[in-house]
Order: sequence, then structure tokens, then C-alpha cells
Amino acid sequence: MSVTRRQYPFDLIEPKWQEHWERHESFRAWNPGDTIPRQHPFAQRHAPGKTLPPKYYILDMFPYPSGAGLHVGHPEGYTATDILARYKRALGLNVLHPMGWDAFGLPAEQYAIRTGQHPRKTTEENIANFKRQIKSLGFSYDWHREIDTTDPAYLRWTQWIFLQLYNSWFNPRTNQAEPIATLACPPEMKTETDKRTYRASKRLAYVSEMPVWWCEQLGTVLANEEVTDGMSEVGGYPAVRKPMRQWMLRITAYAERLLHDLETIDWSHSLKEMQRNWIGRSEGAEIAFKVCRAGSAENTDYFINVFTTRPDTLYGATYMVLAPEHKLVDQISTPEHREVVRQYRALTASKSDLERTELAKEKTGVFTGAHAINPLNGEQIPIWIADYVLLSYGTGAIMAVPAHDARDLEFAQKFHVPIRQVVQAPGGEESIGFLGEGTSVNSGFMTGLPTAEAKKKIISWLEEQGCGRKTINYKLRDWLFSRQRYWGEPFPIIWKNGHHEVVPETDLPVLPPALSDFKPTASGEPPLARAKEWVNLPGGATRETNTMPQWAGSCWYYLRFLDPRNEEIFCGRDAEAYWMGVSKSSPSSGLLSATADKAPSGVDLYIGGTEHAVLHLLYARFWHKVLFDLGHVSTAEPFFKLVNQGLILGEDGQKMSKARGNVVNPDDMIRDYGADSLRLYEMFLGPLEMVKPWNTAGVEGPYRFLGRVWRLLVDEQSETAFEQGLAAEPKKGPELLEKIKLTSAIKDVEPSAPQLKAIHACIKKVTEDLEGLRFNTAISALMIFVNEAMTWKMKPVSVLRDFLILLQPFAPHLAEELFDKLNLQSAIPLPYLPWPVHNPALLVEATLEIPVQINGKVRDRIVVPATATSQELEEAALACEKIKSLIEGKTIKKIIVVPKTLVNIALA
RNA sequence: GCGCGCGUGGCGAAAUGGCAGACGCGCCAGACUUAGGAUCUGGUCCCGUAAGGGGUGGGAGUUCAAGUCUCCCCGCGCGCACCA
Repeated sequence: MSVTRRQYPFDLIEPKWQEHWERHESFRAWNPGDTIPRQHPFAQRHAPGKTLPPKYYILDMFPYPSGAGLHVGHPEGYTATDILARYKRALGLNVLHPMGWDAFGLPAEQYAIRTGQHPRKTTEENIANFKRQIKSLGFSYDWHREIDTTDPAYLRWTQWIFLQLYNSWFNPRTNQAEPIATLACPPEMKTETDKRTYRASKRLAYVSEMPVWWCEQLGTVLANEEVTDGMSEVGGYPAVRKPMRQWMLRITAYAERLLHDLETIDWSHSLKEMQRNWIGRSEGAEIAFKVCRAGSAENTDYFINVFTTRPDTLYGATYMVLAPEHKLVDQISTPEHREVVRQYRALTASKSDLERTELAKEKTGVFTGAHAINPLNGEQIPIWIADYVLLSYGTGAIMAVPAHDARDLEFAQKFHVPIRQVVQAPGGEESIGFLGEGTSVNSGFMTGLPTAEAKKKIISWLEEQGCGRKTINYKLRDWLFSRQRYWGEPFPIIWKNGHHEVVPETDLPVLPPALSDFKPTASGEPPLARAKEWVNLPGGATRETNTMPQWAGSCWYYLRFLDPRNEEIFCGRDAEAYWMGVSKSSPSSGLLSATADKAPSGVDLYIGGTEHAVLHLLYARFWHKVLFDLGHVSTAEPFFKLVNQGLILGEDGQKMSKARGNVVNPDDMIRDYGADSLRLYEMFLGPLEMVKPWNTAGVEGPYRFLGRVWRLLVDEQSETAFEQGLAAEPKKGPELLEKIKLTSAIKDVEPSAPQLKAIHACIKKVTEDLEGLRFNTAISALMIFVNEAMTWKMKPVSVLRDFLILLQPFAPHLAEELFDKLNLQSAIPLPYLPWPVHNPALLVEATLEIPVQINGKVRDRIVVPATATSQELEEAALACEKIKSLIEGKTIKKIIVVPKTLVNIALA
């Protein structure tokens, strides 16, 4: 490829300016209290020593540095944020735009297992490659703030935050996390052991026995998705559910706040919806059913609690179902049913969650022989177990109302359980199988009430009787936080005589031990358990050998960027207050975005893919709220505005993947067209948030546009000389580049009215589009300007200067090169020059062409002075010959005049 | 099944309820040129020689006026999915 003549010498221009920015630390962001060197570009615009201008924190989702390197999807979001970062800098804001590496993770570890190379080594290589690629795109990151989650200086604070979680409990009275020391133990707890156990049960980080899939042959735990029919996907070995000691984080305590606070942040509707869905709040009631003891020798009373969103249908409950794993199954099953129950439970246990929830599966289940008493009418109803009831949701037991629940209906029909209608559907709809709200029937004191009323009434009745209460249930579960992996943060925890204790803060970081074998051990213990001398501490204590999941490092990285080299604290208080605090919009400029006017807090703009819609974004919000409660950060939410860039598909319209062979490598694009063209094309492709297919041929458009910009300013003859010189001595490129002169058509003269109009129209459109994140139409406005300016015989310097400021965020290398050649002796370097402001007066037209419609169809046009009144417009329209002939003999019903826009004549 | 989003030229796409198709790709014609896969100029929604007519997935509605608002249907994408 790449035999065509280059549009302009981007291959010389781009490295030159990248090196320039690096040498001058052009994009270094300054913290309060920093001494800003006088010669730094920032100081040329913002006098050092004075208070910093308002901040703007614009963040990318930092990448996992995989071995595959960047694909063209990465630079989509990165280019968008870079354009905005450069734009906000030009507006005079102090911009924080950092980049780092989310470098713990499974691929590095698996690669290590296969090749015996230490993950540290491959991670370092991958980071170096990612960094080279990202730098070759000319992004204005502050590389002083680069962070790496695997760096001991970073993971130390990840561990520190874990300790904050560990040392806290959630106080439901204050609805926030508080230090564990404030937790009063119940008076009956006398011994230290009791108290410790009680506190352990309340901590935000706690230990729990959890069943996980364990595969003996592979020597590792497997995810649910990796197990089919009790066999491992890989290799087909048997896998068993094995309870293992796991660390959990009490995210469920924050369910309500995580849900509610979504209303305070500016995220897309669909993203918020996904989080709401994940949290899965539903209002209903918990109802206790007493298990019949008729014929039983035991004295114990058993109660089964169910959760229902439809307590109003209690009269319609004709049976109950427990999840097969429910604790009470063994106790309540009658002797003659024990064997079938045992068999059914064994069958269920061998299935993966995936299989159990498979669609279109026939309902299965067995009768336990036991009955429960409906608290409302004393009726005895059979208790079944069935795998359509999940232990993990609600109470793991349901009251089945087949008449008004699709699943219960299916089950009841299959097993011939009675079906009793208790809700009348509105509008004569079929009532059996009706799931909506209607009117209660056959329901005692609820009969005749609409569903909402019936719910209230039954709940207060249940509460009076003491056999039920109103509850809110969440789908959200506590976060399983431990992994049996090597390449992750070790827990800062030690075990003594069966209880856990923290590693003192002063002993952080706890670094992973040196290992040569990263595989899990045969016993199911994490690989860290192999490092005996690391695990065993003096006095019989041992280290926790699980590690944290990959999410840990990304839960707080945006905070470390604020103060990345601080060794005293995870993030300095002043830095946090400045960058995360409410930004004060400058009153002098109307150009600050609407978000600034709405007084946002936290990260001002966060751009990244939808793949993190729930996991990362929910986990990070959770950690942030804990830090907020404990007084370590000043905002309740971390990311004020969040935008998801749309996926870029391959040329075939399919998702880019190695297997399909449709991956486009940015390196190739940069080699053939340059970074500026790639940046421009990525943004020109379509709206940022839309999914859109890549088309390499399409890069030609922006590439030619940049070629036109080059030719708009450069002298043809000196360029020919450059080309010839380069052909003769290719090594002298950089030197020859400096000799290229600008065209003599560029003069320091007053622009003409049309020239002013062209540039001011461009300023207006580009500015408005940047505020609205409409990069594609902003670029189109730049193209329109250049297309017109190409026809000018004389090119005023001031107009080109303004244009280059507008171009700089999009194509920074070319803009810098041409700006440099303009030789304006500007004290302020291009990236810090004030953004131009358009003058509306210059855009006013003297005359307007106004369409004249009849019944909404354009029939003619009139040219009128821009000042024409509605009356004059109407008269001019009616005076047209064409219009006259068309309305001849017809009755005019109405004439609509939209000033400066159109005239529409409605005929009867 | 439920929720959300989207359907506009050959393609990527524009369009505060007010002239549909800006800008770009591709294509066609021409200019310059030894040459063109560089550049420049013109053209390019459909039917029609034209006048004119039709046109934003389909159907209805609101409106002087609908790609845009409302309802129904069809298609595509994403998310959740036995969530009680």
C-alpha cells in the first residue's frame, strides 16, 4: 500500500510536534500549590502565582494493555476526549487529561502459565507498546500522571482502600458507612471473641463460605459460564460445586443510594436503565407461612418466608415452592418423599446456572410431602421444590399464584395443582393468566379493591398479625471480591487462630511473593499459598492468599490521577477538592459548557465503552460512596457526565475480532495517512455514541481535506523544492521541512466581509458542535470553510490564525506546523491561545431568499431585504407571478409567515 | 418475553416542527498532464426530453406545515432474562 503521493509531509510533521510537546511538557496539568515554571505554556496564558483558573477533568476509561495492541476502536473515545481537552484548554480552563494502565488481569497470568514468563515482564512490554501507539496519535495527556495499577506505589493504596472498607460498617440509621469502632456490640456479647465475630459480620468487607465450581483436572476454579452439564468447557473434565472461603464486599447496603443518586448525574438514559436493572429494586412483602406439623413427631415450628410483589393475590396461593438448595428442605420433607427430593436436589446441583435458567425449558419439580398454612385463610397448601425458584433471589421461596403468574401457571398445569382466580382483569380480558393490575375477587376483605389498594390493605393486615411486612427486595448481590489468582493485589490481611486481622497501614504494600508456578494448587488453594515463607508469619499467623479481582484497581484510579505521586495519602486533600469539587464557571465567558453551569462535581466528562456499564461503573460508584461517607472525598458521585462511544465495527459490519480478520490497526493508518487524518476520520464517521462500520477508503476524505489545508497556506514552489530535495536526500527531511514557505497570498490585511462571514460562521458552528459533542458536523464546518477559502486570491492572516485555532483540537500536528510557519511571534503557544468568539453581527445577511409554499409545497422563492416585516413578506409572496397563477380562483384560508424563514399559503 | 435505542441516496451521514439529502466516500464528465491511483472544475435521490410529479421502513393521526410529534404494524441493534 501507500504508493500514492502524500498529501503533505505528515510523517515529518507529526513526530516533530509530538517531540516538541513532550520536551516542553506542554500538557502538564497543575495542582493547587504547584510552582508553575514561568516558561511553561500554561504560564504564558495564566499568570503564575495567581489562583488557578476553573478546572475541567476529562477522563478516558484506561485500557487493559493486552498483547494485541490498540485497534481503531480505542482511539475513538480517546480522540473525542482529546479534542474536548484541547478545546477546554483554549477556553482558559485548567484541564486534567490523564492516561494509565489497568494492568492486573487474567490474560497476562494465563500467558505466564503457558510460557513460564513472569506476568510482570509481559505487562511491561504490553504497556510500552500501548504507550507508543497512544503517543503516536498526538493526544494531549499529562504523562507526568501516568499510573499503572500493578505498580507497588499504586496497589499500596488499593490495599489501603480495602482496609477502609474492612474497617467500616454500614449504619442503616444514618444510611452511611461509619468506622467499625462506632459499632456498639449487643450487651449479651461479653467475650472478645463474641464481639469480634459480631463486628466481622457487620464489616463492609467480610468473609463468607460460597460454593464455586472447582475442576480437579484443570486445578482451577471455573466461572459458571465455563461449566456445562457438570463438565468443564475446556477439556471436558468433571467440575464440582465446592464451598470456598471468599471475601465479599457489602455493596447491597448501598443499593438504595446507588439507585437514587443516578438521578443526580448526567448519564445516558440507557446506561442508567442498565444500572437500575442490575440493582433490580422491587417493592413487595415478605410473608411467613407456617409449616404444618400434622403427623410429625417433632416439636419445632418451621416458618417459610416468601417474597412477593403481589401480596394482594395471597388468596390465590395454591402451593409453595422452595429453591432446591433451600435450608428447610431436609427438615420439612416427609420420610416417604425424601428419596425423590434427594434425587431432584442432586440433579439440580449438577447443573450450571446457565442451564437452569435456559429458555423454553419445561418446568420440573417434586413434592416434599409437606404442607404450609396460608396465614390469611388457614388453608393447607402443598410445598414443592423446583429449580425455577432461585435461592439467590428474594428468600429462595415463593407462594405460587398460578392464576396470575406465568411461571406458576405453567407449573400448575403440568403438575395438576389447583388454579384459583383472585384478580379480575379490566375490560373483560381473560383473567386466568392475567398478570397486570385489576380488581381483587374471591379475596375476602380485599374483594372489590383495585390492586394497589388491596396491596396496602393486606400489608397492614399482615403487619398487624405479625406474619408479614412490607419489604423492598434487590437483585443486586454482595460483590464476591476474592480470586484464586496470582496476578492481582494480595489482601492486606493475616489470619490468626481462625480469625482475620489487618496488616497495619504502615506495612503496606503487601507485595505478591516471587513465584515461578502461577497455576492454582491441586487443593484448590490460590497460587500464593505455594510461597510458604511468604504465607507463614512468625507466631503462627498466615497471610491471606486470595487476591483481589481486576476491578479493584479501576475502582479508584480517577482519584489517583489527581495526585499520582503522593506517598503520604491516596490522594491529597487539596488536589481532591480542586479537581473533584464543584467547578466555578467563569462569569466572563458564555462558552463554558452547560455542564459547568449546572455546577457539576467529580469527573466533568468520562468517555468509554458500554462494556463497563454495570460492573466497573457500579463498583467504582460504590467505593466512591464509601470514601465519601468516611470523609476521604468531597463528592457523592465520581463521574458527573458520562458518554458511551459507539462500537466501531469492521468493514464487513461485524464486530472487529482477530478470528474474523477484520481488525484495523491504527499503526497502519498512521503510516499511510498520518495521525491527524486518523483522528479526523474517527470523528467524521458519525455521531460519537452511534455504532458505525469502519471503511478504510473513507479516510481519504479527511486526508484530502488536510492536504487542502496544507495547500491553502503553503507556497507551491517551495513545496516542489521540498519534494525534490527530499527525493535527493531523504534523511534531510526535518531540515527541508523548515524551508517550506507560506504562500505570498497570505497578507496581514483587513479581511473582506465575505471572508469574515466565512470564518465567523465556522467559529459559531464548530463551537456549538463541540459543546454538543457533535464532532462529525464540526469537521464538516471546517471543510466548508476551507473549500471556500481555497478560492480566495488574498488570504488575511487573522482569518487563517483563527482557523488554525479551530483546527488545533482536531488535527493538532498540522495546525501547529502551519501556525509556526505563520510566524506570528505569539507569546502564547497554539494549544493555549484563546478560543475565538464569533460576532453575530458579521453573519447577518442583507437579503434573504424565502421559499413560498402553497399547502406546504414550495412553489417559488422571493428575495427580500433581511429586515422585511411579516406584512412585507406576505405582500411579496402574493405578488409573485407564479404564485398568483396558482392561487387564481381559489380561496385563501390562511397565510402563515415565519419571519426570515418562509411563507405558506393555505388554500381551502 | 420485558426494557432501551435505531430505520433517510450506491455507502458513512446532515436537517431549533419550516426549502430533505449539508459534509465526505464512491461514481460520471471535463481541465491540467508524458502519465494519473495527484490536483482542479462541473454533475450525481427517483420518474420525466421538458413542464411537472413522487420521495425519509409500512399504515393512520395531529398541524398551515411532519424525517422530526402521537398511535398501530414491520425490520434491525443493544441490554436483561424462570427476578416471584
